[in-house]
Amino acid sequence: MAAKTDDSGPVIPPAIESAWGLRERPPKGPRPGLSVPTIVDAAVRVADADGLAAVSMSRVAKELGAATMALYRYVSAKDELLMLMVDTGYGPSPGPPPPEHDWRAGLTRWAWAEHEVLRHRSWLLHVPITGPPITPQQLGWLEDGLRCLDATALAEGEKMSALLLITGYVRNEATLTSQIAEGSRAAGIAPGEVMPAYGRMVARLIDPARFPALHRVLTAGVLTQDDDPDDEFTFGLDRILDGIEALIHRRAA
Amino acid sequence: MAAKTDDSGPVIPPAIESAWGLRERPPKGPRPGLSVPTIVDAAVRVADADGLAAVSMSRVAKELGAATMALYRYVSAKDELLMLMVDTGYGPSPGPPPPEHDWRAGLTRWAWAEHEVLRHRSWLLHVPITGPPITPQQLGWLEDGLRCLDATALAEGEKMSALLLITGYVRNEATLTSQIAEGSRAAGIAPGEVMPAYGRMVARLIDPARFPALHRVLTAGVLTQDDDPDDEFTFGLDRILDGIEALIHRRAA
DNA sequence: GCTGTTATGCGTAGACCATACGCAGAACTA
DNA sequence: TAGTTCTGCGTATGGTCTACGCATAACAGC
Repeated sequence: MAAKTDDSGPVIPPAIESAWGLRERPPKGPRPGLSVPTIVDAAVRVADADGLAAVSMSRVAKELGAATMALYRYVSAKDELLMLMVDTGYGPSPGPPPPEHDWRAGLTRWAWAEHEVLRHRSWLLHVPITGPPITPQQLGWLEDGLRCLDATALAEGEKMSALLLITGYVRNEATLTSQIAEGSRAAGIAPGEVMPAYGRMVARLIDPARFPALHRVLTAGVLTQDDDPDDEFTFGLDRILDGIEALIHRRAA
Repeated sequence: MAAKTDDSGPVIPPAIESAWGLRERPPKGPRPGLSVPTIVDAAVRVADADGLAAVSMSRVAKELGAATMALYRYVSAKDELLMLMVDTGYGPSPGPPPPEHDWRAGLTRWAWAEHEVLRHRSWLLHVPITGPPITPQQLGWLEDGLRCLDATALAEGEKMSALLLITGYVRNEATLTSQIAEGSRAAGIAPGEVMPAYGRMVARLIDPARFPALHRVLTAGVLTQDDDPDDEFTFGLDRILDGIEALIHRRAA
């Protein structure tokens, strides 16, 4: 029940203060040899090169020519580093939608932009998410997504839900795609062979009497053929946008 | 280029053979004191009680009164144990849709069933997925989902894509909900206070000029009010089903 | 310029973790 | 009964994160 004199509103965790650049350096003491952005950049470099599993405090420190424990002067725990990595890993949002775009074109662009980021930074998918977006870049993405829906008659809460739906879809699709890529690397087979091999394995395991619908899918050759992943992505995205469109029409009526 | 004499089709990894009960015990040697299902059950018990992070090989062994290394006679690596945990953690699928259900009611039931499982076994969300579903229970869920779409005119590949869309959504929604729950436990605040606190924090961080759309969402009180999570779930699910419905109508025409 | 304060770099060490390896002994076959 | 094979599990290795404490560098005030 200590009467803490905190008139500054809700407490902001140090990790988030770091991300927003709100931490001012105390004037005393030796000059820091490192900085939070330097450390985060090094960690991102490691993740880009060798995946998220390679990001250990010692590895990042080695990347910087510093000692492991030196990092803890800048970052209170590894989780904090991960959070900052996500922020810089996503990078700046694609910007507000061009004026000639309607909401659908805008959100399509928005979704593809995230898709693109996740495609060549798949380690972002492996960082355990610990809460709603709060870092600057992430809120930037959110802002740009909301702007796409500015002209619609959706309620504010519905806009948020719609965006949540889309990001969730993009992340999910990216997760599946990157799993196939990682699986092919692990098994040492060509990326185009992963799904066919999967299909053959399922075919061997299931009893057609117990799994008739699944059997039908297999005999239709759905898993055997090697689809363009971009088509798959477009398909799901269009379904979701169709669903949102139906709601927008209803609200506009 | 070794001429491996393997006429049994694709190689099935040991983990999957375990899951399908295809591993026959050799007749020699001492009788095993443990079994794969016993170990998996113990691991699930630990995860239910203390979360996935508590599932270490030594902890599971302790649960069974066995030595750590004893487990490795039944499971080749921890990843294999995790895979088997997911299979039994999901449990049996909800079964084929009742005859009076159309595709939409069937899939709604299907989605809620998964939602229910993930709600009280949120550790399932933290198990890193390593590939497409291949274990018996998971294929059972897939089968039941496909059956809901039996009577529609969708192509087999479209049925799969539709189900993927729905599971992805369910998992995503469950992830967000469980994050809020974990966040409230970690921060020691009431679950209903998490989103309002988040909203206040965002409000403090963002500049309304730089984030106008987001600012509008905040002033609309979207994050402040404490929604029923089930309503949120229903909203997204209905959007996705609307999107699938649009496609079904197009295919039926 | 000197002194006190404060922050930095980082070495050490502790508490975990997964798992490779090898050995004693049990249960079967011949 | 001898040989084979598999089980249980002790030991050890190399990895993880991070709490703690010490020497030192840089500033503030006198």
